[in-house]
Amino acid sequence: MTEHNHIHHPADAECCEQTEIHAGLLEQVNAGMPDENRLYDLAELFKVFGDSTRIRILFVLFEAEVCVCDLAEALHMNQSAISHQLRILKQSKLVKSRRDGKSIFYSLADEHVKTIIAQGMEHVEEE
Amino acid sequence: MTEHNHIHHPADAECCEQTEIHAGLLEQVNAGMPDENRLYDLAELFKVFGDSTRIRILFVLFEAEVCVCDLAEALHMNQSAISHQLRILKQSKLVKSRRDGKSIFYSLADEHVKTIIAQGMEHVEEE
DNA sequence: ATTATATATGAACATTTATTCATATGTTCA
DNA sequence: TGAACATATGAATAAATGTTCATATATAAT
Repeated sequence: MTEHNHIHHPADAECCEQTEIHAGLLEQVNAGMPDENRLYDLAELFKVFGDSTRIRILFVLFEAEVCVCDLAEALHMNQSAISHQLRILKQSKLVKSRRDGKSIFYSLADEHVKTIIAQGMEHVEEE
Repeated sequence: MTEHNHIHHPADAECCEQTEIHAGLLEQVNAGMPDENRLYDLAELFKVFGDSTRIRILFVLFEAEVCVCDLAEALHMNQSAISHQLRILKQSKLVKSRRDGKSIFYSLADEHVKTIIAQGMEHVEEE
């Protein structure tokens, strides 16, 4: 319990110098760590959720499939801003689109969107 | 099915002019939309996940409670950068800390962290 | 064909953000 | 008390990001 679990290896000078060294821990950490590309993709995904305009777009899409101009109106933003954000949402496969005449209708791409937002909400709402 | 669910209301000119207007949809959308502060907090939370350094820190903390210098070493980054990111993680209550002598040990604050990252991973890994 | 409508996109600008450097704070040990 | 160590923090800088404006593309209607 006073065991500090330092992953420090002896030959390194720039880390703290406590004596408790867990030889296996660094390997354990590296084993559980996804590769660089996965980490990058994961961060990119959450970055998409990290903007309130995009979050609001997703909340609209929870209710219905809507076209761009409806989103612009619902969120009181201009068409171009919405369109740019929709592109980002689509690139990360959170949203899909279909054309119907002049309009293009957007909807949620899968259920992860709801789950992720729901979990985030739980965290934000607790305490 | 060719019903377009437009939330357009008639007195507005800057939206598309299709005739199918769902009077109730705009209200429905507004009803399901969290208030502005919640949306802001939610976006702020996901913003925290939206950086690969912080994601990597969290993955280390999945394995063990570690001190700052260990994180710096494990991630091959300098102490200051890690410390700045830990502050952000702590402010959003994803991480907690305790002092033990000269060192400060960080660990995950709750289970939402794992759930959220797991869901994100699922999304990123599918297809 | 021409015009109008709906959406997409490139460039520009302002803002935010991550990292580094220097230094401050706080703890331990001699 | 003073030196050494671990961490935190403010300022500066470079890079990334969201919105706007102007304009391009694509469909529909006359």
